[in-house]
Amino acid sequence: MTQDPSPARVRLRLVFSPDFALGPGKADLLEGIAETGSIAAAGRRMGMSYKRAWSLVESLNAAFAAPLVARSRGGARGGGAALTEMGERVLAHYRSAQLKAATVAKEDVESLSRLVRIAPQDDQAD
Amino acid sequence: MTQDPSPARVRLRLVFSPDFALGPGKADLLEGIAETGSIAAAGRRMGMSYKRAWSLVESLNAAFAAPLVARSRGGARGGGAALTEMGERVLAHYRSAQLKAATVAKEDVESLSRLVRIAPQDDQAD
DNA sequence: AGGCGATATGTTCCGTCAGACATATCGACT
DNA sequence: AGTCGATATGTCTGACGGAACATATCGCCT
Repeated sequence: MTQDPSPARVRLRLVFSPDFALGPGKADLLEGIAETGSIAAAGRRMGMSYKRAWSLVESLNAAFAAPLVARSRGGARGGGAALTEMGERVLAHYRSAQLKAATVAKEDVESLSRLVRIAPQDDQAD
Repeated sequence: MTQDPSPARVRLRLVFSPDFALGPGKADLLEGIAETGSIAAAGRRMGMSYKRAWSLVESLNAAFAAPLVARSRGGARGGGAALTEMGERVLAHYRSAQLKAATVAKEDVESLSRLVRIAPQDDQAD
């Protein structure tokens, strides 16, 4: 049985205001920071300039009631960054919403994938 | 009791390939064409230039196994456009996925909305 | 035959955004 | 004190995308 070649990626974007939205990019960055302990490393890992990663963190920290990322400068290993409790909660909620959405949308997405001209593919970008 | 001020809009974007994705923009355009019977009118209605609306239709028609929009030129009222059966199906599946996704994500989205700094709003843009 | 209104298509221009560079700053550790 | 590695910030420039403008084309109707 030829498994379905993973239909289409479902991207979820939560638009809170004209100025701020939370989508896959910021979510992945948060996850990267949690795992690497560094904004720069997280950015590099997803092929993003430090400046861009930093500005995303800025907007995230500004958008919520409390910062999502705690940053520290200097020190033995130069410094670093980590998710705050708020950061963990926000990321968890986003992932939860994303997972649920992808699950319930699966049927429709598969139907659509069967209607597209060329076979859908999947890379690990964005 | 103060009703929740509509948390955040949930935007669903289905990425079929690096070159083609189906999101709210194209879906709304399809809907507009179905209702107005014209690419130009649908475009105007959503504040989009005719050129842009036309190019979106082009990409939609190219991406699927059959055209989603049937176009006619000339004639009594100049011409027009309408959804094909394929167009109806694609739009229906997208709306279905969108609705289901928004429904199951509701809880998480509301939780997130409670964590944002300023009250989320909702305009009818994009 | 001429008009009308919509589709079809090209060109030009400009604002925005992202990437590339360049520094500055911080603080534990050697 | 000096090093190191990460955060913090500014400037500049090139690419991309969209808006504006300009036509061309089509075919029913008067």
